[in-house]
Amino acid sequence: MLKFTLQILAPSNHGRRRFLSVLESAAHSQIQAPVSEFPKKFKLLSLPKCKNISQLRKLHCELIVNGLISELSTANKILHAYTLHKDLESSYALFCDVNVKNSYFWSVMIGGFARAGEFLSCCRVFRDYVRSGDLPDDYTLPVVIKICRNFMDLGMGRLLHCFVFKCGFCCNTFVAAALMDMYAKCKVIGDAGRVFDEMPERDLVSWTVMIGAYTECGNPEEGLELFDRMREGGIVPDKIVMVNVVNASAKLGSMHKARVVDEYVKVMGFSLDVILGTAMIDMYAKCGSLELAREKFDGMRERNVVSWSAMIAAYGYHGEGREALDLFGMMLGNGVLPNNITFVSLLHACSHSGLVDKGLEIFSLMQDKYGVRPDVKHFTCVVDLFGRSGKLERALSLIEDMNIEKDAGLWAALIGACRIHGDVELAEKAATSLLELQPQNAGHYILLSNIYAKAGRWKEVAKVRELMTRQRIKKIPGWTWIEVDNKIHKFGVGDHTHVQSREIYEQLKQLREKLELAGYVPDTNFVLHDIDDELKLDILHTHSEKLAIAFGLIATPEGTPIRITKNLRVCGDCHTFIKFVSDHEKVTCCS
DNA sequence: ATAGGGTTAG
Repeated sequence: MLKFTLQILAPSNHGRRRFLSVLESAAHSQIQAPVSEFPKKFKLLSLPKCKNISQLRKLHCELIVNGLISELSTANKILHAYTLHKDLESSYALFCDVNVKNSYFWSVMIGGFARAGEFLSCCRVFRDYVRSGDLPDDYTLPVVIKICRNFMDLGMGRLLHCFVFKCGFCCNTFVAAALMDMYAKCKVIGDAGRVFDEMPERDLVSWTVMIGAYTECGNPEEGLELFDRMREGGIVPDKIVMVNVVNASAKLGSMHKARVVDEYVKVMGFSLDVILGTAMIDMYAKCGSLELAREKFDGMRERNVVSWSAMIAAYGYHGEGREALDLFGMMLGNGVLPNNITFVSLLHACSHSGLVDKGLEIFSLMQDKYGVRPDVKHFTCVVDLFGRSGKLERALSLIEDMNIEKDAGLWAALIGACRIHGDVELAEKAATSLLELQPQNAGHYILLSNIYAKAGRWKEVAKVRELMTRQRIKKIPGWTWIEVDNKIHKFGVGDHTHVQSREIYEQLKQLREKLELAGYVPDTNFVLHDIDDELKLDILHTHSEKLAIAFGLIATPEGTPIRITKNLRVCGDCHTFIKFVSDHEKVTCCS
């Protein structure tokens, strides 16, 4: 890819024209694009005398009257000051007045628009800059690359990357960090890694971005390894890199890691500010401890909407809908205004605790009292709310009546409800829409197949399987993790790679015999393959979650809660199996 | 003189 675009950007006029036209179309296409929030980073004013905008205007006037504004360095300072005060109108007017601009001048203007979230204007100024005959420099490039990140515009990002190469800026840590971040947001971790590997020198920010990139792209383990490597290389962590490490641990779901990271933050003497504290709440909640999450929440000196929402979400996915609602009440009592995400978390909490009426109440309250326009995620929660409680028709009519774009998650929620309540016809309808949106997602086919299987519709099961084969859709391998003695043990289906494999299978066999006596009947409907029943049983009995649980029983003392983590949905048979194990063995908690 | 990294859902 890189080579290809490099050719386009070869030092020919064609390359340059192509580059400009892409920039131009990017600028135009961004008229419709959503303006996401830009980090607010306020630096000290470069003109210390001007504490506020009126002082600045006065100074600007004085300079004009005295004929001093034509001095480029003076104009630069005023321009910068205007952008810091977010008075882009004045800064742009001044910018246009200056005929001979230097690169600093362009940079300040481009950065000013970027900081204010005025991406269209930012792109246009950047385009004019390139057109003026100057090549983008190492100061403007990070700003523009960041715009590509915010718009997830990978094409434009790659083009800029080629520019970086061509102009020899790839050794600049600012440029490289912006590139890595852009690639990570666009989910191409390989390219982010390549930029990182090629850097001759890396600073704290380079490492931070790369750690965050791994987490963003679903590989938190690698991110945490990188953190260790960073420290081995003698780089001293700061709070921001710790936030990234906390996020990685959250995604990993490892309670041991969570505690180690928490301890490390304490040892380093980092105080919990709003962001680090909130990240901690999220980490503990996702690693399975609602109590520790709440402890962090209670211990925070300052909390904002995000902190409250994180704690509400935590109660939600632990099935504590009432607690989530109580906390929401407390949040309002503290004068904190909820945002759209707070409501997603609340609705989610209600649907997972069967609080249908409360959920609907929240859905109205959100719109009527807080003026939050429901987006597709809110609708998905309400569909789930109706769906789980068996109100499939209401779920469907809600979907039919909504006038915003429907996404895969929405249809998946409806199918999920159909699965619970065995509504094959509606499931088919929803599946048509779902597969149209995501024809390559194996999970959707499997869900549909399971619904057919549950209804005994074997012909249709075969049809789904055939469809998958024809389109070369492969099932994503399922994995289950379990943490024992601070070590993560990972199992796949029929896995024999574990050192205690022999004991695990022996334990599983005994367990199965015991549970079958207690009434457990294996349900081979959840095996998708077209094979004979005995083989089906073999596969079913060695599902990764069963192996992990068997190992958990062997490796932990009596009475220890067993906590397993999966990448895919638990199959129906394993669900039943786990319930039996809970009744007859130790407490099993599944996440 | 100007530039890069941080929190909640999905």
